[in-house]
Amino acid sequence: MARKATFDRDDVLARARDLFWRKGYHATSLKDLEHALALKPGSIYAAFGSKEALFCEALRIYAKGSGDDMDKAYASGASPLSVLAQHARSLGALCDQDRPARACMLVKTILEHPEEGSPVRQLAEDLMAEAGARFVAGFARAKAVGELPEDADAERLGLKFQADVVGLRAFAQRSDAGRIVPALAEDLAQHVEAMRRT
Amino acid sequence: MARKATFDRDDVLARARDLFWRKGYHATSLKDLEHALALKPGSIYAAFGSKEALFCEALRIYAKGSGDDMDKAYASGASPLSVLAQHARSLGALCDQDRPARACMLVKTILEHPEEGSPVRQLAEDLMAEAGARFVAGFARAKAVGELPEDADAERLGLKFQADVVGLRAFAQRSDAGRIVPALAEDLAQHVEAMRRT
DNA sequence: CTGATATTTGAGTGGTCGCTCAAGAATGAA
DNA sequence: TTCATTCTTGAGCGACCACTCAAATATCAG
Repeated sequence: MARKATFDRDDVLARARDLFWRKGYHATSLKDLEHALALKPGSIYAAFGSKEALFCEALRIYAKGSGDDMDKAYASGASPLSVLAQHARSLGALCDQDRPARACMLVKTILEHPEEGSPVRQLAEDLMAEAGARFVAGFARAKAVGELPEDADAERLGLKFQADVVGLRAFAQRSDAGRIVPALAEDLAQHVEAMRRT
Repeated sequence: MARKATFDRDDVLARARDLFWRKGYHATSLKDLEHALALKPGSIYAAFGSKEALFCEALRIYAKGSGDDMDKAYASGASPLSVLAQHARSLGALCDQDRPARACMLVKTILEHPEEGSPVRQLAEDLMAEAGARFVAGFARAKAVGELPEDADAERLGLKFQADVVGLRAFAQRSDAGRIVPALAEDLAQHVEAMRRT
């Protein structure tokens, strides 16, 4: 056989995700990536094929990370509505955390790619639909365990919740957001908990 | 004297605004602008100075347009809460309209410019703060005319409303948003109207 | 008309873009 | 050790980037 790659693919992808998440697709140059990944162009192209393909892989691991967090919370045994409320509440700390960006990378990607046909855009839309479906599933489970009335519309509640989260996180991108975001997150959390039947 | 410019500055700015609004700053090239504005590079630079300066002017007229719409609605004599509710309701038609983009140009700009120091980012933040202040003023006026209780927190309500609008419009950018956006807009409108005291 | 002043034109600037590929370096099977 | 195979390196590719400027063109005062 022959030599193995000297870099850790997951680690490199995480770095690429953080850089793309922060700067967006167009504003991130190959030079930026070479520096952040500590890889020469040849290695990047041998490993990922193109800037676009690398971005797509980064977007996938971003979505997978978020999705796994939600799944873990659902699996923790807490009630579905509590999980959703806790998710909202956790957004209150957005402005205190040192993240690549406070807004959702999927949303940033969709806003940056208006052409409906583009592969990047399509992927971001698919992943965002998955994320929405997770919220919808949470509300559906809340119905199933009796936290919500039988006639609650889980899809509508789930997508409304997603829109609220998207709005809060986009809003939090402002530099003076720290004053108000915690209050808005608490509002949203209480709004979810107030749906509880009992 | 000498010859006058053959193009209409406001018309050119409106075209630039629409192009930037749709494609974003980085994805819009001077070639794109030359074509959309029907102007050669020399004329563009003589009239506006730089791509960045042109973008900033376009952003200003975008914000002015939105702001004027709100002010006109407030001045129409309708109750403040009705104006806000109607604004929310009008978002239900977002997906049926032929706009450059459904998301807010200010939000797109802030998400695309992570560097807190950049002039473009700063301008977008300032204009977005103005827009938020308009919503806050609406809720404050609602208090003044007795539509809201004395202890209502106009700033919190106004900024929450702005976050909701931001979320709805970003959400509406998705290609399959048409199914759900009208319902979400109606939800938001009713939520505003439900605040009415009487 | 003439001449002074302004705008329009578009080829051309240096620089950066995403990307390639031949050569060198490291590995493991025989 | 030898050698086939794979990974790494980085100079360099053509294309496009934002932008410039000298020449051509249009306007108006006199």
